[in-house]
Amino acid sequence: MNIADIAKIAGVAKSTVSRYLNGGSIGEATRKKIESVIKETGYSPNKFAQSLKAKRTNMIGTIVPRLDSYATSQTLIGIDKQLLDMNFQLVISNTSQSLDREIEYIYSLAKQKVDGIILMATEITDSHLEAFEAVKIPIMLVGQQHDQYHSLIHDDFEASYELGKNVLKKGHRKIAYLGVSEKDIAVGIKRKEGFRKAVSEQPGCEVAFFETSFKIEDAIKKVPEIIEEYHPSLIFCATDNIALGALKAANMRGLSVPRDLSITGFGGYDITKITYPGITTAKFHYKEAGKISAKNMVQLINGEQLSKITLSTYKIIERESVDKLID
Amino acid sequence: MNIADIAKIAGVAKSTVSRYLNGGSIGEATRKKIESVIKETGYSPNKFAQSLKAKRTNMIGTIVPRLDSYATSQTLIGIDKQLLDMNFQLVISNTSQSLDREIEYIYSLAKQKVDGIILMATEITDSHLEAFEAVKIPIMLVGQQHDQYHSLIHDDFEASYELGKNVLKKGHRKIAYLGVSEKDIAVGIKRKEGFRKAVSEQPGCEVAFFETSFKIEDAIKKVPEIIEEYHPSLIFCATDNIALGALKAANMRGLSVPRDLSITGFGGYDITKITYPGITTAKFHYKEAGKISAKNMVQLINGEQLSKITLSTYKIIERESVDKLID
DNA sequence: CTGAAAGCGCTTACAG
DNA sequence: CTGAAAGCGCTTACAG
Repeated sequence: MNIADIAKIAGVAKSTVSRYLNGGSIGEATRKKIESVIKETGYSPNKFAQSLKAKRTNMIGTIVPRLDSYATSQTLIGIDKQLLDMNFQLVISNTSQSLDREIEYIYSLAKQKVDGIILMATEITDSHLEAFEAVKIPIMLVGQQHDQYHSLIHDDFEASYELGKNVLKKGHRKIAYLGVSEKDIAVGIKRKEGFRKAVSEQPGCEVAFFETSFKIEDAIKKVPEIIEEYHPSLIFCATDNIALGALKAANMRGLSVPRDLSITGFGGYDITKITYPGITTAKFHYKEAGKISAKNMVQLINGEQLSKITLSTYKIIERESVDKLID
Repeated sequence: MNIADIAKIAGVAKSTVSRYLNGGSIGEATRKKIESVIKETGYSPNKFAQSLKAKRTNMIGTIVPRLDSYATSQTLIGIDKQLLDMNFQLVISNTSQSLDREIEYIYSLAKQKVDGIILMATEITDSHLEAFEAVKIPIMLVGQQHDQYHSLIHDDFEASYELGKNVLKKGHRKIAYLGVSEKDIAVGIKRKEGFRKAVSEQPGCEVAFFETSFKIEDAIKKVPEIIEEYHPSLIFCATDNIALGALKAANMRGLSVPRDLSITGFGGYDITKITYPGITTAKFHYKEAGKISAKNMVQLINGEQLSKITLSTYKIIERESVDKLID
C-alpha cells in the first residue's frame, strides 16, 4: 500500500495525496475523499522515501556517556518527552565513556541525517570541535559549555557556593573536599570553585582538597584515607555517588553519620533520600533540563534565535547527613 | 556526493559500485579503483535510499517501560553492545509505563521498518498479541514469557526458591513476603511461588503475604504496617527497590538491620552493596541477558532456529542484611 | 485547486 | 565480472 494506491483508489494524482499529507491546499471534496481512503486502508507513508526527498528526518540524536546513571536517565526522559510532543523522534547513542566513540557517533548520526545532535558532554576536545564543524547540523551541549556552541548547563558554581555556605553556617570548619578530575570543567572545576568561594568568605576555616573518580567503589577506598589523614568534620563530595561511597565507608568504620562525620552530596539523585541518613545535596533538575535542551534544539533547527547559554536551576536539599555544630 | 559521482570518478557503472559496497563479485582492478575513490571522497551511502530499496534497515527497536531503572539500563547496555558488534543499530522507545504507548510503539517501530522488536515486557495483553500478529516482524520478549513468542526470561522461580531456602536455613521462621501485583507474571507470581515452595519444604514455618508497588516510597509506607501487624523476623522483598524501602523504614523506626529485622531483596542492583548493611539478594545478569536477547533477535531475523525460551542465570548474593538465627 | 513528470540515491534482476 | 535500465515511495517545481 503506497501513495500511488491511495491516489488510484481516491481517483486523484499522487501529488495531490502528497499535498494532503503535507498540508498543502486542497479542495474540500478531494480532502474528504483522500481522508476516508487513508482511514480505510490504514495507509501510512514510507519514512525512508520521505526522508530521501525531504532531507529532514525529524530525528534528534542524543549522545550519552553512559546509560546507567541517574543524571543521564532523567535527562533522556525529559528530552524524549519533549521531543514526542514536538513530533520528533529521539535516537540515543551510548558511548560507554569512550571519547573516541563520542566523535564517531557525531559523524554517524549526521550520516543518518538526524536534524540535530544533543551531546551530554563531559569534555570538549579539538576532535569534538572538528566534528561539530564538519557535520554542519545544529549541536546542543548539555552539562558543559563552550563559547562557540549552544549549551545548557547546570549552575554548578552557584549551587556549590550555596551548599558550601550552608554547611559553614552549621559550624563546620574543618572540611575535606572530595572532587574529581579538572578535565571535567563543570564537575571538576566549577563545583570546586563555588565551594572555594564559600570558604574564602568564612574566616577560620580549614580545607583540604582530595580527588577521586566518579565511581562509588573508588570513593569507598579513598574516604578512609581522608579520615585518617585529615580528620574532617565534614566531607563535601562533588557528586552524590561519591557521597554514597563516603557514607558506606563511614558506616563500615563504625562511624555514625552525621554525629561522627557529616557528608554532603551533589546532584540530587533519588537514592540520596533513601539512604539512612538521607544525604544533604544540591539538586539539579535533570528532567527539566532535558526538556529545555530539546526545546532549544528544535528552535535551532527552525533557525530561530537562541542565546548561547541556558542555565538550569538547582535547589539545596537539607537532610540528615550534616550535623549542626553551632546554633 | 552520491553513488553516481563515485561511479563516474572511478569510471565504472553505478551498479558496480553498489556491488562493491554490498560484497558482490568484483574484479581485482575495479575493486581497487573504487576503494581508492571512496577513500578519497569520504563517500558513504545514503541510508534512506538503501533502506528504501533493500527493505532492511539493520535497526532493532527496543521498547522499555522506563529509562530510570537499573534492570532497564543494564539490559539496554547489553543489547546495545551486542548489536554494535553485529552491525545493527539500537532504537530505544520509552513508554513511561504506559501499556497503550507500548502498543503504539510496536506499530510505529514496524512502520519505521526496524528488522525486529525486543520488548521488555511487564504484561502481555491481547492488544500486544494483536500487534505482534499485525507487524509481521520478529518479536523477542525479555523478562516475561508467552507460548507463542520467543522470550528471554530470568529464572524467577528457581532464584526465589533458592533464596527462600537460604534464609530458612539461617533459622527464620516467621517471614513476611512483600510482593507486587500478580498481573506481572515474573515478579508478581513466579517469585512468590518459588518462595512458597521453599517454605512448604520447611516445617514449622509461618508466612504472611503482603503487596505493594514497585515504588520505593510505597514500600517505605507499607513496611511499618507489616512490622506492627505481623512482627516478622525477616521481610522477603520481591525487588531490590522494595528492600531499599524496607531498610529505610526500619532505620527510621530505629530498628537495626539485621539485628532487629532481616531483609532480602531481588534483582541484584548495584546499590544493594552500597547500603549499610549490604542487602542479601538474588542477582540477575541483566547486561548478559541483554546481549543474549540481541543475539537471539539477529538469529530470528536471519531465519535461524531458536528455542522459544532462553533462561538467563542468577546468583544468590549473601550480604549483611540477614541475621543468622541458628547454626 | 490539481496533475504529469522528474528526481532523491540506492539496489536488483537481466543481459552480455 | 560489468553495465543499462527499471523501480523503491515519496516530494516538488512547473503548468494549467
